[in-house]
Amino acid sequence: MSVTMDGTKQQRRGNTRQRIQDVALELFAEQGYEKTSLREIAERLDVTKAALYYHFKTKEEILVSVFEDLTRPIEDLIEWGKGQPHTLETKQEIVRRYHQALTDAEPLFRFMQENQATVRELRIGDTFKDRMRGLRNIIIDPDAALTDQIRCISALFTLHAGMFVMQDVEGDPQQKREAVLEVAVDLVTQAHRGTHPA
Amino acid sequence: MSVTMDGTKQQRRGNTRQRIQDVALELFAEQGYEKTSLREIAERLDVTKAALYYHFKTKEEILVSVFEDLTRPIEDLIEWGKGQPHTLETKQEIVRRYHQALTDAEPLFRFMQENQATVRELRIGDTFKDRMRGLRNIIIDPDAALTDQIRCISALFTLHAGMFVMQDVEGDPQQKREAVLEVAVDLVTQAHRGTHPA
Amino acid sequence: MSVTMDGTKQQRRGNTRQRIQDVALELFAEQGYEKTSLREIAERLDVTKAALYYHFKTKEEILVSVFEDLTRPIEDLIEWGKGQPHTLETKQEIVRRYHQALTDAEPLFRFMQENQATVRELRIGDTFKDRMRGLRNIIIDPDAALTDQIRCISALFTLHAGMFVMQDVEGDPQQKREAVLEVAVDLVTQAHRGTHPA
Amino acid sequence: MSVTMDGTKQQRRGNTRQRIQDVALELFAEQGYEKTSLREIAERLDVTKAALYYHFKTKEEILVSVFEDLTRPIEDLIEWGKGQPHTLETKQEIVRRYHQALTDAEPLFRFMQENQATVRELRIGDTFKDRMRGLRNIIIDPDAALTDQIRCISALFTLHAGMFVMQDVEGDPQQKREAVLEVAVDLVTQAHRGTHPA
DNA sequence: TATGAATGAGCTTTCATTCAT
DNA sequence: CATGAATGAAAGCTCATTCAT
Repeated sequence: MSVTMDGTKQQRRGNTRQRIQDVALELFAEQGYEKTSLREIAERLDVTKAALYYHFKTKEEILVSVFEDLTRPIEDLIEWGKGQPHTLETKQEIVRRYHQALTDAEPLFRFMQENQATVRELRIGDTFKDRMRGLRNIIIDPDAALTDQIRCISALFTLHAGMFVMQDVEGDPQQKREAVLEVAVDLVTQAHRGTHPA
Repeated sequence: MSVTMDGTKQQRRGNTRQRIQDVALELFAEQGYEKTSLREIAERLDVTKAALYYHFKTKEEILVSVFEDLTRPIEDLIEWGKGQPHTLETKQEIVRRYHQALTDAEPLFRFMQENQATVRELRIGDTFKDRMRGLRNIIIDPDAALTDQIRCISALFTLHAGMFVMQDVEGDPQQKREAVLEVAVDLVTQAHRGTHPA
Repeated sequence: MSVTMDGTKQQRRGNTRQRIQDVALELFAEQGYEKTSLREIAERLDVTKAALYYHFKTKEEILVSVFEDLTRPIEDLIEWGKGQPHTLETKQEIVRRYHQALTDAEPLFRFMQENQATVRELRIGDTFKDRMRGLRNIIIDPDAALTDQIRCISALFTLHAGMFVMQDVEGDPQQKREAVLEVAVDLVTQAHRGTHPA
Repeated sequence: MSVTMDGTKQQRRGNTRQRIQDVALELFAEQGYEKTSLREIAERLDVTKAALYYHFKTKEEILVSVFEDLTRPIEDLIEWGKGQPHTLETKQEIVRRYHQALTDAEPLFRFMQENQATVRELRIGDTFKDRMRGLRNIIIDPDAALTDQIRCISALFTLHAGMFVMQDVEGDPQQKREAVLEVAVDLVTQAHRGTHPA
């Protein structure tokens, strides 16, 4: 059991499940899924491996639960987008909100980005692919030129990459985030204008 | 051991090293680095695990050797770019040649893309980061607006993503590749024009 | 928790102990003792593992209690047999009643038959061995020929085996049971006649 | 590595596979399959658990290999029996030879007898059942009375039981074995005579 | 009369690696 | 140029059991 500096046992009141999710995500994002062992997670939490299995049936289930909890906003976003007319404004709003969603759950998406091979084999892989397809269907016009379709995909990828790769570009993080968003919005706008000339 | 239909052992004429690299890359790209075991590689080649160790000191070294062999063109490209004036034409040429290099070594770059977490911890991680930085230094003007810098990075990412993610966009592969290139070139061009108005 | 169709909790009126025994025996007989986990038993009953420990001190104790409850008739039978003269009629009656006892507690005896290695290490192992010895002492004449002693043991084993192995012999179950009994009685009779010629 | 009393390392010349089989069978027979861990087997042999996995793919495979090696004679016996006319002499010979086969591979059959629940779930379960059926088909006349059919099955069971249960019957082991065989032969003979009256 | 939360010991299995031959 | 045989470390997972509530 966890012992604080004054020697008393830490109360855990039933937040252990949440703590497992937090630590797991942190380690998964830091080292990758396969390189993170349950032993490591347990040690950080000062519980035994078996305790993890009280709360989750498998290692994969820990990840799935984190994924489901943190990607609900994106699910909602897609639902919202489906109900809107596919105007330029909608598309821009999608990009903006998606950018926000990525920012809010940054560690998870860094993990997804950096562990694609792993994710692909896991249960969340398909779910995620479906989501991305859903997003694309909203911002891409099916009869747009190939280049314009790619501009839209590129916009999404710019948002993704923006989260992590830009780390070694100099500049204020907040400003960088805004610039990333601007470029993405611009790409979607170009694509829309290409297909629907004024 | 591999036995042909007439019962004789297959000739391998000292190309085993090459065959190991080929199979390893194939499996790494398909399943990820950690999920690919040396046993698996050895079995596919019909040799023992120990044989792998005759040709390579460690598992990581197999990957390193593949990486070094296949990314030499990119190293050369950067060397070439450094010696050129940073004109729009140079930048466009860099994007074009980089696109070609990615296409030529597709499996390796798919692997790099999908196993970033793993690659980061490995020896090739730093090398790769350096290369990317090298490329960026050529196509990015240091005094460009933040958005234009990001457009350049986005161009590179579009090329990367273009290789793999576009798979489930419909269209002729060759055409798609060209469209991807066009978008990337366009991004770099926009960035350049933004910084050097006619 | 178990919830009936009208949403009320199932009444269990303090029969949980009995239900544990029932389910445990069922699973032990079906899958073996070691392969049956307390989790499994608890899940089937829709209680927690800890609940099992309220009613029984250990896993072994569950088995012991089942064994004791279900083998009392056999204990009584031996007691009765000991008080009888060791005539042919007594022996035949023992065989008949033992057969009946086995039939009445079939799952338990199938379990005993199929998990001898486990039972041997458990507390009930010795008890059971003692019982068998008790039975043998009644139907075997100590000065009988070795073959006749074996015929008696064989009679008991025929009864045991009859319960389970005969499953894949075709025929009406009831008839098969009677035939098994007949063969066992016959063996004991032969043994008796061999030792006490008319 | 194994160290002898004079401190020299023991040569193992490639008999390790055999030694694994021997020790495994010994422990399986002594304690049961599930209660015998690979750690235990490895320790007795003074090798690591991983060494076991060099020679066998799984724990079950160790058992399977032992089973296959040791029951070949019985397979042969059945093959032989199938080719013979189903006379009384053949049946008696089958019983005799089966008795011999059981004696030769006693530990394996004690294991099978005492771990039926386990064996049933394992790959060898079906194989064994098939063998027993094969044997029965030879010694049982399909148009025999139910009791006579049971006598034949009882004969086989007497042989099985004879191996292990008779341990606590007093008498010279060799003599006991012969008596067991006699009873079994007698049962088959009675069954035959019941169906084919002189 | 039970549950929620956890533990410690152990399991089977896999892996990268080594080395004498 | 390669194999056969093995190792040490670790992994994911399960189990019987405990105990405060």
